[in-house]
Amino acid sequence: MSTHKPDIKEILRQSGNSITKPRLLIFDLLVGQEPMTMYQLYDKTKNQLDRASIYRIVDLFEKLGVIQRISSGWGYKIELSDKFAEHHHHLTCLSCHRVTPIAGEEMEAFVTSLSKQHSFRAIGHQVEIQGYCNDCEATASSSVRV
Amino acid sequence: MSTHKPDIKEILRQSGNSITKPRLLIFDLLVGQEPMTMYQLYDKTKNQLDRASIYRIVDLFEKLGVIQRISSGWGYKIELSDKFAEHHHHLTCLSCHRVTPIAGEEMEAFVTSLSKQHSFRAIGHQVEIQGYCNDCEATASSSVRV
DNA sequence: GTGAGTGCAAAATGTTTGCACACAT
DNA sequence: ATGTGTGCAAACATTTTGCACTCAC
Repeated sequence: MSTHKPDIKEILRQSGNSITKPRLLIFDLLVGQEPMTMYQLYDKTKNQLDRASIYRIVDLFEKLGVIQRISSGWGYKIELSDKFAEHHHHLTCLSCHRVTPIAGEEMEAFVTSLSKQHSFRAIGHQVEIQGYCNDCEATASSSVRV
Repeated sequence: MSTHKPDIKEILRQSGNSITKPRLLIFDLLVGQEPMTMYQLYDKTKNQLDRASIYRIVDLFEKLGVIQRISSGWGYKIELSDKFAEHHHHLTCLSCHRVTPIAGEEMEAFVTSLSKQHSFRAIGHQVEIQGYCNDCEATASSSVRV
């Protein structure tokens, strides 16, 4: 719970963008949440915002490095970027579709050495692990197959 | 270079699906290629196939475990699955968008231990590393920023 | 007051579906 | 011969764009 996170208003101001209600709302809806799809985000706005605006804001936030997209099955989900949360990776449950963030310091070192072997200058990386979470595994025997 | 790969015709036959020209064509277009988008795949068919058919075939192939989707920026790309190529991961160049497969035995062990820590039964995993490949890095100083 | 940001409506893009015909078995 | 697979066209979902109005500065 470090309070050392950057301030969204500050980021907007310093990048020459206006601080508007829609932008703050989107930000608030993402804070402390698990990664969500565009539709889920739209849903959370309860018709306070237009879809187009949400796409534009998400776009802006991505350019500013406020949020990041992560792959989720066929599509993607968005979440606050590493600026606002520790860098981490994800466990995606194939049954309940919950995305669990996991910290992984060791992973970083691993990626670094891997990149060196391939003369590749790594900027970012994502690790996605699919499987079954503890809860679903427990009820797996009686659960319905999809 | 093991010749121990399964046969697409055999897979189709054994799963009770017909062996058709469109299916064989799609398979052929994927063999030995880097991951490609649906559009790229469609493009390669040179109007020999309908878009809808391609989606249906890709769908079928995914269910049969013949191909797999990997995330690529906002969307996804498809490639032959580990059945037809060694299990591997990807380096995605942010400049030329080339996707380079990398083998990574160590990664597997890492994922396993990580999963254990979280009481998560891992089924599959994907590692994506973004950065700049050797070629692009060389010309980076003179290249155009996007 | 003025320009950036938003909502609205419409367009563009990507994907899915229903149906009649064609092909694999 | 017969039932699966395909092409076609239309529906649907997702994302983008143009424009007039509104709000932040």
